[in-house]
Amino acid sequence: MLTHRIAYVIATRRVRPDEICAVTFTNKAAREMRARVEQLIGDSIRGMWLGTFHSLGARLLRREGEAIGIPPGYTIYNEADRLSAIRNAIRAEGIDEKRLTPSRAAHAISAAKNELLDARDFQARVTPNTMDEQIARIYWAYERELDAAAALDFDDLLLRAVTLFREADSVREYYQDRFLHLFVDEYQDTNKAQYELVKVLGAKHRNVTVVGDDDQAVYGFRGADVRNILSFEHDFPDARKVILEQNYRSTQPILDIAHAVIRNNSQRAEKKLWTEQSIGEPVRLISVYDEREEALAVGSEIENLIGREGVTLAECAVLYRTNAQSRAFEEVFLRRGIPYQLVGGLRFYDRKEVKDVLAYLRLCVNPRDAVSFARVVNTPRRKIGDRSVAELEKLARKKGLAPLEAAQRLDEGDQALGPAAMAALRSFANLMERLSSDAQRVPLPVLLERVLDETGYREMLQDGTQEGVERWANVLELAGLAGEYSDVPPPDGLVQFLENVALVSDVDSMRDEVQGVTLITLHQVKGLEFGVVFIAGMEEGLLPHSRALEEGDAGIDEERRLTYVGITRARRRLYLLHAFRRHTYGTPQLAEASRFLGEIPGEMLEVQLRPGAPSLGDIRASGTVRRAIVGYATRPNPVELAPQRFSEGMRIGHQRYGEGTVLKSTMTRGGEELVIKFDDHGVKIFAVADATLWPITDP
DNA sequence: GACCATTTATTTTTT
DNA sequence: ATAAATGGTC
Repeated sequence: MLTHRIAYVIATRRVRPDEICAVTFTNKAAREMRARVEQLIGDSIRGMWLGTFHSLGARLLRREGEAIGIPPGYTIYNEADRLSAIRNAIRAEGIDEKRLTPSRAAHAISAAKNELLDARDFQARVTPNTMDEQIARIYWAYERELDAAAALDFDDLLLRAVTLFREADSVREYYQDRFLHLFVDEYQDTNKAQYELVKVLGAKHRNVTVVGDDDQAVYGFRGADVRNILSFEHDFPDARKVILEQNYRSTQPILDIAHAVIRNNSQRAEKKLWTEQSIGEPVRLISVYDEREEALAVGSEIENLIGREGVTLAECAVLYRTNAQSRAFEEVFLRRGIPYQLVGGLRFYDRKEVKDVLAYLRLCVNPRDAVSFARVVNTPRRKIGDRSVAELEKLARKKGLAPLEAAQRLDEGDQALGPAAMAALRSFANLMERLSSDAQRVPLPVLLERVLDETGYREMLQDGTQEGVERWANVLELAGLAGEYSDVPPPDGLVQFLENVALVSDVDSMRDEVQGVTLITLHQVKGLEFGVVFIAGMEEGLLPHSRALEEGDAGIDEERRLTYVGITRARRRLYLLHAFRRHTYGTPQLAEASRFLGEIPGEMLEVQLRPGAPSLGDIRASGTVRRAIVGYATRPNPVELAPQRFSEGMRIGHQRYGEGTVLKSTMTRGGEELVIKFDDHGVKIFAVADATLWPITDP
């Protein structure tokens, strides 16, 4: 949609690509848009600003940041770096880390930044004697940490871009003049900072096109606000609004299910999608025993589809609410030999060895980067222990220097450090100085090679162990990625590489050509589509997630939109799954079917019973889906179940936990399951078949 | 300062 | 279940 409009303005209105700025939700979407526009107009669109809000912000600040005191070599702190800087800030303020965890402070600060509140604004709004007061102190201290390290976090890439436009008139006017046309995709998920950027950039020429769907707003937790759609109509009153209800992706049965769910949301612009593909496979509901069986069911269904209908692996995707759910699928798919592609989860860039090497590279560009310094100062071991590092950091703080700078300028007066520690630090500082100057002169791959050799990192990894081999392989993979920057002259190649690394998302690194089932979260799947979609874990507490349930109706509505996003990813076939039992934190829990399943009229779903699957009686017993299966009550083959031996309120004994009371008894395909409250050991769940339990008859 | 055993938090979702 | 953080010992 946006793609065609961009191609249109270039082709017919003779707008040059460098007069256009287009914002997509992921870098992957940007890549695809670039390719499609170039194909449509048959020409390169070099010079066009195209990327995510964050990558465009980074680019802008790299170029123009000096106007507001941001050095061009600034480092982008990722999630982990930010946490570590916040931890330092909390310690510096003498606040108890147990009472106010770094992640909680990080969340509050991030929320503030997305609302365009800097430390001063935040402090001004704090109510005295609340947790916010401490957060305000941490916010200040954290900003000092970032400033000292010449670093920006993700939110700063937006916030500081807004600040830049506010404070540097000439910069603002240049970009306002330059961009004749502005395009924004997935507009419903913009936050205040992003909205402000759109508003400022579009203020002059007022050619702003945004595309969004209020039913697909699923990023409220990171400050996105659907009301930006309304603000847009307010700030650009001359805007023309086009509502699209025709859908070119899914079949009618799938769209009907989507509508059946989303219509339960309040506060939405009513629209009903339709398609010319009125005929389609029915949507299936699969009930399984636990997450393992869920994965097995998906696996065998995929194998069936491949065998019977010639479906390819790459056409299939498994969607879930939390990353932890991918585990069961990975285990089963590995064993059954089903190739898959996991999006997210344990990221490549989160591996220890990759982070270490990147930290060295980051230090070469920005010697003030304190997080990177702490990471590698003693890796490999250089006899610089925690004590010495702490002393050095103290010293650096006193002198107003970054730790590495302080290490470079150690003198005789710095008595707190022993002679051995001092020598070790000096030698490390010299090493980094040599590498930094190399960074200015040699291409990135050569620099990386020198880093690995001269720091002793290669030697450390190649220790002959299997683990060492795997880690080294990851380093080589990183080197391969760095190789793509060999033609960019130093030090720009290094800077671009690091920026890219900081801003790639998990979706960005998806490979379309990989033949495998895609495992992906419901959030990440936005904007993608697949022929066959499985939505796993449709259970209360998971989808909707228990944390969202705590937030009340607004939380549930967002979970419903998430479900809607999942459903509408499917082109031809859709499967909804729920389990009776699921492990959370390693402990088994009984699960109830999601309320969203109950919102779907029974005749729209085909209940698929697999051999050994729980009977209809079980599905009914779970309550919520009762409506969903009405039309299929006469289906054959209910499984014979053993009689229930325990009932609610019964007293029982257990050899390890003593006596307790039965809170709930459920029959599942695996037999009878009990929720028991023990007198001395809290609530536990047992399968009657596995545990030694006996009824107690009260005297 | 290294190494082990024990405890603790972690799971919402992400650029 | 599992990884990270903590604490104690050598």
